[in-house]
Parts: sequence; structure tokens; C-alpha cells
Amino acid sequence: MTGITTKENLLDAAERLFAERGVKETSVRHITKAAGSHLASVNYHFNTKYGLIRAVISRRIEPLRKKRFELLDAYEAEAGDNPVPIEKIIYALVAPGMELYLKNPHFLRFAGRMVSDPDRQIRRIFVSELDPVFFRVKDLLKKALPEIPEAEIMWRIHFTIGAMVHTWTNHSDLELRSGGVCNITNEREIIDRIVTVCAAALRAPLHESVGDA
Amino acid sequence: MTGITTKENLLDAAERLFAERGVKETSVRHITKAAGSHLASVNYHFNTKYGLIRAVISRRIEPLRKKRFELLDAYEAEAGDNPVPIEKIIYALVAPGMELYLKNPHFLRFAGRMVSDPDRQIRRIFVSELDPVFFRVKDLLKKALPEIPEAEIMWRIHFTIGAMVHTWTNHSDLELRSGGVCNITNEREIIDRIVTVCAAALRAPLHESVGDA
DNA sequence: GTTCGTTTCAAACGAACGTATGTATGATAA
DNA sequence: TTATCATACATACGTTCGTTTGAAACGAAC
Repeated sequence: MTGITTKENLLDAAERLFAERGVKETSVRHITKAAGSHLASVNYHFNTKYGLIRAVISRRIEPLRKKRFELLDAYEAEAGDNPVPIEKIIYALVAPGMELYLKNPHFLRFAGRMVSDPDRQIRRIFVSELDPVFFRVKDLLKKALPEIPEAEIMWRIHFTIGAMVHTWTNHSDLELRSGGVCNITNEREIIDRIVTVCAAALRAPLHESVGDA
Repeated sequence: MTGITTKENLLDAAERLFAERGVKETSVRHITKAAGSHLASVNYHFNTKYGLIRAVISRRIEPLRKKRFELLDAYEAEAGDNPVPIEKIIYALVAPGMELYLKNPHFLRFAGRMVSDPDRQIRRIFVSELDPVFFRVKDLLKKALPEIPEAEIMWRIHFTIGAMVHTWTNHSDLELRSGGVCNITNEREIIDRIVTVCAAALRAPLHESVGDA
């Protein structure tokens, strides 16, 4: 009940409960109770529970993509004809999410699980939202890393996204394992870390065979 | 109905349906129908649906940890007093999972989602199973990378796990985006790729500030 | 002060869920 | 043959689910 309107209260409550319990595990009765509104309010404001889910997602995900594009636009303008530095490309991909996570971890813990949700319709929301960012980042990295084949660059962006999403969903496990040392209280530090590490991953020489053979 | 016994059929069907639809979204009626067994068979063989879930997980996850330890043991014996090469450490962490995924993607697509499941009991199964591997890998990497602080190494293992898990759960998105180019038909290639990239990530110099500030 | 569109309310609906109960079957061993 | 046991069966119970309905309460406009 932090919001002003019933609609906002429902979105806030749903976002939190979806992150804490999961979507299917959260009933509209849970949500409306937490929001301090009536059982029927979800159907009134969002038609169906599914409509509420979509509203919870789109409320946050659109600003996120916008912010990423703004950063990429700025970096590209700044670079002119030169390739945009790799670190800045990754920064634009990673930083907006991490900033949002530190402000409100609920949504991205939820989102981190939903990007791999078995429900095609839900996953499509995230995939189609990420698509333009992915291709933009791919093109910029291709220019910055002409010696790496395009397919390899795409794989490495994929890994970077994996590291980012895994941090949203599972950093608390790491914090526990490290006895609290690996925490994310310092926003700047965690963003710099993931940028540095993923930039090194992107610059890696092409793979050769390893292992026991 | 690929198995011999009802129990195996239930495990197979549940594993597949959990991956395709999700756990909560899969009813025991779905499972028993797909397994060609009777509705009550789940409760007879596994007591509860929850018991079936645990059985599905433990059937695969224990051999996985065992295989990882076998590889690490072999590499450590081979290295003697020298540090185990970074690539081999990562290989032991990553290869057993990728091999299993290519043989039977159902379980690891399911598992990749369950490692971040909101249900504490379920997530604990995966976390507690991964813990010994994590610490073993951490100690070996610490020896191989004495110039990197321990906390930083733990972060980078965390990112590596993220890349691996994201590949289990979302590689089909990448395959789609790349028009089929980024596929995982070649087992050796995908393992080598992730090993090379993550090794480069682990060797990265310590991070400095980047971004727009 | 009445009207009207919006929002909230109480109550109930049918459907699907996990589980429990009691019985039937079929192989094995005495 | 008979007793035993693991397994499979049909069926129903009680609960929870998302949704619907129709009336009540509200606030702004005139």
C-alpha cells in the first residue's frame, strides 16, 4: 500500500509477491490482500490475472530499454567514426539493470526468472524487448572487435546476459557462500566488476580444444 | 512411456513436463497421463507431488556432482604440486552439465530455472549440491590465480555459473536470434567456447571505473 | 441535489487441484 | 491351494483457484 491508487498498489504488491513466491504460486487473493484492495479489483483494473502480469512487466521493462538506448546513443555520438569502447557498450547493457535492481530488487528477481519462463507468451515479452538491445550491442561490438566472428560475439553477449541475470536472481546465494563478503551494497563496484569481467570475456582469443582428450 | 517401470515412466514424464510447462503448471494428472499410469500412482510411489519433484532432481544431480569431482580429482592428481590449469578447472565445472544437456535437455532446462526458484526448499537442493563444487573450484582457482583476491574469484565463478545456466535455459533464444547459426549441435565446440571465454573472464585484470562519470 | 460514470464491495460460480480411501489384480512363496 | 505383498485401479473429498455478477458507494458536473 505504498502507492496512491489501487492500481499502483496492485502493481507494487504483485511485483513483490511474484518475486518472493513466483507467479503461479501467488493468487489474486494474496495480491489483493497485500494491496489492501478487494478481490475483484484485479479483474476490474487488469481484466485478468494475466493482464496484471503483463502490466507489472511493462511498467519497468520499457524504461529499462529506453535507458540502454540512451546510453548507447550517447556513446556512439561521442565516438564518431571510431568504434565505441567495449567497456562502454557493456556498461550500457548492464548498468541500467543493476541500478534498477539496487533500487528495487523485486522486479528484476522476478524478471530474471521470467526470461526463461516456460510460458511462451510471457517469455516473448522479455525476448522481444531485449532483441533490439541485443542487435544494437552486437553491431557495436562487431565494429570494436573486427577479429572476432559475429557468431562468436553473439555467444559472448549471451554469456554476458547470463552473468547479469544470474546476479539478479542468485546473488544472495553468493553472498551467503562468501559469508557476506560478496555483497552488492556498492553500486559502482558491482557494475564496474561485471563490465570489466565481461569485457575480458568478449576480448578472449578464439577457443581451442581443452579438457581431457 | 520410455522406461520399464511405472516409477521410471513417472520420472521421465515429470522431467519433460516440468521443463516444458513448469512445476506448478504441471498437474499430477498431466504427469500420470503422459506416463500412461494411473492418477494415484504418483502418491503411491512418491507419497506427494513434492516427493516426485525431489526424485526428479536427485536422479540427475548426484551423478552430475560426482562427475565434476572425478574430473577435478584427476586434474589435481595430474598437476601434483603445481596449480591446476584454469581451463581444466572450468572444464570440470562446465563440461559435465553441457554433456548431460546435449543428451537430455529436459532436466537442465528445468534445473536452470529451479536454481532460482522462489521455493526455498527446492532451491536449497541445488545450492547445497553446488556448494562443495563451488568451494573446490574456488580453492583451485585461488591457487592458479594468486594475484586475484578471493572475493573477486568467487564473483567470477558466479558469473561463469550464470553463463552456463543461461545457456541451459535460453540458448534457444540465441539460436533464434542468430538464425540458427549459434546452435549447440557440436558438443566439443560449445564446451570449448564457454571454457575459453570464462577462463579469460577469470584472468581479467581487476576492475577500474568506467562509464559516463 | 440529482445525475452519471467510476470504483469498490459481498457473494457465489464452475473448474482444477493434490490427496485419501477402499478395492482389484497378479506374481511369488509356503 | 492359499496367503502375502507390491502395485494398479476407480472414485470421491475438501480446498483453492480465477472469474463473474449485481448492488452499493463514491466523486465530480451541472
